[in-house]
Amino acid sequence: MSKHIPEKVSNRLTLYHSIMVEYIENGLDTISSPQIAQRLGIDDSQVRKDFKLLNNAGKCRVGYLVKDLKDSIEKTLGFAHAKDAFIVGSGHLGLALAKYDNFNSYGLNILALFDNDPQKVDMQVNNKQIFHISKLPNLAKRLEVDIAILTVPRQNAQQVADFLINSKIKYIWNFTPAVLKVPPEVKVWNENIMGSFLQFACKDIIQED
Amino acid sequence: MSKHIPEKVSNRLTLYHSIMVEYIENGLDTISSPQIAQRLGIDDSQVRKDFKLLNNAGKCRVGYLVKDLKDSIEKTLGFAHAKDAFIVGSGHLGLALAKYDNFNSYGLNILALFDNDPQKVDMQVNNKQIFHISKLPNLAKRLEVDIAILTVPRQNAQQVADFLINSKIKYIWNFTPAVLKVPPEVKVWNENIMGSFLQFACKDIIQED
DNA sequence: AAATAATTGTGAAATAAATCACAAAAAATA
DNA sequence: TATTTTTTGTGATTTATTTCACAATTATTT
Repeated sequence: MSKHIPEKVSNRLTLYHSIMVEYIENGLDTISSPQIAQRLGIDDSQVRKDFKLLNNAGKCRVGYLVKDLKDSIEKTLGFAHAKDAFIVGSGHLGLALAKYDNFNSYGLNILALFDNDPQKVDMQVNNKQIFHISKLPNLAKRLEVDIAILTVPRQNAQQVADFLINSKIKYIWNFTPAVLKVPPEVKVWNENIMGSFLQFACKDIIQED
Repeated sequence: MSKHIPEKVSNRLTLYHSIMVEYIENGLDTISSPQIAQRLGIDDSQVRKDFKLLNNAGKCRVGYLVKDLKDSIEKTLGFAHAKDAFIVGSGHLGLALAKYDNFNSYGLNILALFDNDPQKVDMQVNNKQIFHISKLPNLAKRLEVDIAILTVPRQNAQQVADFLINSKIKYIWNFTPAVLKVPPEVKVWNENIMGSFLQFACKDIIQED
């Protein structure tokens, strides 16, 4: 099925997923669209339309089965297919991500970290080794890894990205504020942390008419 | 002016901003909408419409002045108004954010960190002190801080959020995967790191028809 | 000086997303 | 059993966003 999930929908699905995890922890079996909508401050019909996309039917007057919803969200978002990735840049952000065990439960498997600082090389973080960046091309080939999480300083971002592209990396999850130049076959996802903050700030904090 | 900047626009503005920084570093004075559009894989008329929103006129056959654009983006996104914030949770993510000096240049001023681990209390990170969480209410009041960056483990997220709300925190930038329950006067921005990844993954990596 | 090419600015059209409104279903209550 | 209430599912409407198309402008070339 070539069902295309729009970005906004998949973002909501992850929020629904968190709520399902919470409901399961609290031993609740069912949930209704108004309950979810109120929690997220959105319209309840939107929740139902999103669930329709998952082919997940609810029951009138009862709601949806929490367990079923959680499963279909995971299936739809591809949590099931584990994907291997490297973290490139073992600064604080890289290390934080390496320790972020949520990745694992969401199907992203960090195999190793890389850095160019000899001091860091051979350290272990959360059972993952830090390698010198020069080892990346070989390891990527041998382990068939084509996803890199880029957490180097902005100044080095493009140069390191070029190196990754030469190493046949096809997907770059870019945590640096640089806007990378890449060939069309390489996909970049800009995490843009400051961007999120500014959206937050613009919408709600500033506002002087 | 009560010009409302939609989320999608402000997200693009931050990307434009990064490109402007890069152009300035490379000594380039002007930039055209097709140049930017190609870089970001979007339509060039959209770039122009975004700039229109900034009241930033370009010059036919030449483009826009990079410096002017950077300034108006900063003015529009409120980079100029420094805002003070606390980081709550001094785990790896909290520490990484404390060291992320970009915050500062974008107008977000981290004053201090908090944790409940006595081992961490009184440590210094990037010239910012880690305080015991019990000190937060007083410091928030004295320093008039109403923004908190929440980086505690998911299990503690709601409980800590409740504590923050009692301490008169009004804006929570939530890096945990928990969906927080808050009263209407408190604004939450969910960073949802995994969400971004899954959007990335759904759009480009999976895709088995 | 005229022709050419690149670029802006913007209305119109197309696409996408969110909200509304309500019939149908089914649990709870009287 | 009949009535009430809650909730789903969805077509219609509205709103927002993106793309298209092109006139107007202006630097560059001939």
